[in-house]
Amino acid sequence: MATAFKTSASTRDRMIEEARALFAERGFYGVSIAQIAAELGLTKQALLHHFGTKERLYGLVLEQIAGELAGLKASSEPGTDAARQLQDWLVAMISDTPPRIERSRLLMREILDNQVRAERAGSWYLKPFLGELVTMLRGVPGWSGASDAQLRATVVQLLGAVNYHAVSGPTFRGIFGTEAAQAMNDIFASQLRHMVHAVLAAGPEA
Amino acid sequence: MATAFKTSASTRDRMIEEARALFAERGFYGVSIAQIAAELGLTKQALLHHFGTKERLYGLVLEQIAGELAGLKASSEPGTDAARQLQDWLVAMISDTPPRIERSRLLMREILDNQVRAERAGSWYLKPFLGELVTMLRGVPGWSGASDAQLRATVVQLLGAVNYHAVSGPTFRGIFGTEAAQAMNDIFASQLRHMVHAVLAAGPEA
DNA sequence: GAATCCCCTTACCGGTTGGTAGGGACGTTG
DNA sequence: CAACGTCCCTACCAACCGGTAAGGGGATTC
Repeated sequence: MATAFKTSASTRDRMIEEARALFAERGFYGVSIAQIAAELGLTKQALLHHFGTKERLYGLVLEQIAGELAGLKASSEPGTDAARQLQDWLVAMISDTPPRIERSRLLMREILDNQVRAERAGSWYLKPFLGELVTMLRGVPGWSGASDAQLRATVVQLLGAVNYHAVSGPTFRGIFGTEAAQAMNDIFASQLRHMVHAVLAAGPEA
Repeated sequence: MATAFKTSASTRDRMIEEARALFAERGFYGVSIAQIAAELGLTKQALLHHFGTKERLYGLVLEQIAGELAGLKASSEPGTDAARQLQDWLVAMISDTPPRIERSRLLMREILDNQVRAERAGSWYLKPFLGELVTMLRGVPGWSGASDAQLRATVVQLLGAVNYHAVSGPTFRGIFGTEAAQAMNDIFASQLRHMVHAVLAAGPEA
């Protein structure tokens, strides 16, 4: 039939998409499955039919995000040097598109919350990602001699610089106004690239 | 009486203290007033007696934190140059003591959540703080010519680098183990100082 | 055309939420 | 000793939470 192309995202996919947006906005405890379903014109039992529990739905959103993070690395051209690759990777994490902002916000929330419900072990989704960042940083000229602790601390600081922006966006818009926030938004990526370069070029502490 | 010195923090103060710890750990929606009260061996009605609503209690915690942030600036010696003052201020935000970690975590949560319940306007607590950081950055040699957007973007990036650590601490402990997390903790402050120096010395993007 | 499966519904469950009503123990003040 | 304010309690409320049970409509399969 004619639906072969349009394929109009399955209900299940739309549920995950909506859940991702709402979890990012209000957090796991701040959203009820009934609200997610209502946003799609359905009842919460439709959600439970597909995912069984709220936790499982949340886990699938997290899985999707972990997959995206892994995919980001491949987007960097293989010929470039380690410093440039790392720079590209970090900058690729941000951007204005809603799914990416949601990703940063959800990641921040997961990091904040997962100690509470650590049994779900959502944090392990991040482990390979962090490991690769550390490995890549070690390959940057001047950083090969740094300790693991130094490399990890630096990676954390860089991730913070990258993700804080997406998280604080709405607050800054409220404080400085829409147009000022937009101006900051426009130059954020290039300023971030500049900053990462400065940090990498300086090397670890002596 | 003999209680003049000990003064054993009033119930009200202990409530705010406990609320601060729990809100930082689990977020506004993740904690019930009954849980806060139970932690002190009281019932939730004791809390409601003192604060009326959960929101008001949360607001008082936020107020306390805003006061601390304002006080941090004064701790820097007045004789030093702008770059050093900014460095000192940012480094002063972190540290291992529980109240400071709570502060970073709570601030991050507030930034994440306040778009949802913006009417409470908790974000405005941050406005003077951010304004002062921007002003101070403009005073750093090489940065006087930067645009407002550049200054703000850089401040956001630096704040992210500072606060992400406190937020991600427990998750990293889970991933890398206690001793590795401790090692990272031990060098974090000096590595952060080094990083801030590198960013300030590089100046804004041309 | 009967059976089956998929998707989603209404109805309901026990438990928890923030908040209200009212009272009792205690110290202070007249 | 009576009145009062402070502080905290038990009892209760409607609303909402995540999840279970059971069934109906519609397409597919035999």
